[in-house]
Amino acid sequence: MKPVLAHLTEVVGAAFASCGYDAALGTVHISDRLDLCQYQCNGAFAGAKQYHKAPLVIAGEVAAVLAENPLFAKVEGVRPGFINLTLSDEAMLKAAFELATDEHLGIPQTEKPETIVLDYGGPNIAKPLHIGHLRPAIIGEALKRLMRASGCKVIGDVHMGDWGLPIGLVIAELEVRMPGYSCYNGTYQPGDPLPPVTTDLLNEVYPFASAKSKEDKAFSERAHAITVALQQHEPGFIALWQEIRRISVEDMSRSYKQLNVTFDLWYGESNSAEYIDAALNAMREKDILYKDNGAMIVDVAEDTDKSPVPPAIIIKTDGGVTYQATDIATILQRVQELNATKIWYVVDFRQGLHFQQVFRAARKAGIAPENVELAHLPNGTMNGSDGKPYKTRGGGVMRLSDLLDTATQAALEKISGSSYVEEGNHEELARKVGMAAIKFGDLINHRTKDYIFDLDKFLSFEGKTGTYVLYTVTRINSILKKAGVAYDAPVDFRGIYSDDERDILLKILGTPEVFATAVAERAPNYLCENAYQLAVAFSGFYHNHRILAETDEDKKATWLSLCLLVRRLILLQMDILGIDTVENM
RNA sequence: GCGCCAAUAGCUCAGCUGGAUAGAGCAACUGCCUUCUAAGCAGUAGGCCAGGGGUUCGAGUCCCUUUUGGCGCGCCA
Repeated sequence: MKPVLAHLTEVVGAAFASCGYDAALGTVHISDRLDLCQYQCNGAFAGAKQYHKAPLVIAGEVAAVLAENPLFAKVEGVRPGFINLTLSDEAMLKAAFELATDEHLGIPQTEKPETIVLDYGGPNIAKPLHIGHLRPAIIGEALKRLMRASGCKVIGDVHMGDWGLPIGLVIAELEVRMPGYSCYNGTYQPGDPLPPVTTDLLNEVYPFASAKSKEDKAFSERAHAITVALQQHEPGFIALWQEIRRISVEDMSRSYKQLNVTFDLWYGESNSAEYIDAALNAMREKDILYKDNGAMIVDVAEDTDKSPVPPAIIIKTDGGVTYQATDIATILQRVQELNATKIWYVVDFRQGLHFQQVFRAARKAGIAPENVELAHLPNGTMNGSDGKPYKTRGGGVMRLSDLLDTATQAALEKISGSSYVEEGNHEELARKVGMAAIKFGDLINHRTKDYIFDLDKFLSFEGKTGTYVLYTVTRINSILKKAGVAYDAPVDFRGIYSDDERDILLKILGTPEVFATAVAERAPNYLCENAYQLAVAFSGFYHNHRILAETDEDKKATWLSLCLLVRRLILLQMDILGIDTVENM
């Protein structure tokens, strides 16, 4: 089915055309003046310029044509040139029925099948997840679900940082703390014991080693040497690295699982290792790889650059591969192995230059064909009140698991006062409510913008929050259950009795267009906002009407249908956002 | 220094190809629970949309400029 706005735009465009004007002038959007009309078209203003006519005249002509259409209850061309549209009740009910029975519940489907590789998460196995990993993870998850719901094939890849200097630093420090193992000195044989690494140890070692390397030159050199040896598959380091990676993945999986963030591929930089040679060969074939100051680089500057774009460094002076190299090799892998037609990266905006370099190098080397889209979908950062990336009071970074646990705990306290929750369900319910609070609180912000992180706000459970949306759903659930209506029952719209139904239907009918906007901008916040708007519309209706007590059977059937459809649309959007809803709370 | 991004109510944020009266939430103040879950609803108050210039019939939105803040700029990832 076509979103109502798209349909109206077609109808109004045709009316413009039939009056002799450009059909493109017919763009319709939701009215800014809901007291006057439901939808409006401002095309007469642009038309006035184009055709040297008064906007009001054009608006009047077009409105006269549209007034013949039974789609509308009211069409007006008003000063200074707006075209105001209000749907007929019949049209609203018909559109609502079509939406409710649409196989995709109104989500516009892509015309051509795409295979999107979505790179999000980006954790480093040398260090625990911190709150900086929250946004790319949940935004990426939402985009994955959104694009799938739109008909694309999407492959989510966590793409861990597991092949760079941080791992070398960790191993170098382990060598100091737990010496004597064969894995360090090149004598490792399969089955040899490895140092007993634990999650807690890993969490502590990296920051320590990172600081140490800045002061201890010998240590730093050792870490670099280990990194290079690892990249050259030295068996002892590979064995230890695999162990570290296993432990780290186990740890990060817990947080991702709590957040409903799942990946199809648990690849890392290391998984592109076998493509590095092929990528280097591609660059050599195009004769773009050359030595400069000891490193192997590719120039990616272009004449139109406003500021100098430094070259992509592929091989470091010490022989190690950079993450620019692994990212380029990964593009090759994704094109060849996964048949990607689009490769999207949900990564912090601060890596914009990196991706510009990588994309240009991949294009120049012919690794990324023209028909493969490469896009960095930058996400903003969670900042403290000082405007800089959030730090705890102690100046450190907050662990992601701490944030998730804090939210779950706060939810648990809130739930313990509820009479609707059965004993034994508290833990799982608290996780859902807590995660809804965090995820909604984050996703409501536009993907590309920084926002100020306020823990208390995330835990407030009031107002424009995930909790509010969940709560609204539980109220709907309660009504439907008491009315004996199954959640998957067919809708039965019988009429419109006041503006209360029209208001809520207007929100319902606007939802498909919201999906289109979210896809176009690749931004989940529109779904958050819309789910909230639906909940607000329903809450208002809920307080104005006693649905269960209604004695007029037609009204009651219609109202219960509104419950069903609002519920389905909220659940659909929450599911795409990766937010679990709950039965009771 | 060069480049990118931002600046909207006390706070945190929306504001869709430029259009009618700039919207939410929090905080403040008023009402509303023997009636479908008050984690709610209804209402009041709060704005020279950072400053200045320009384009336009019309600017929070586009252009220029100043200020303030954030970020990036060759071997970390």
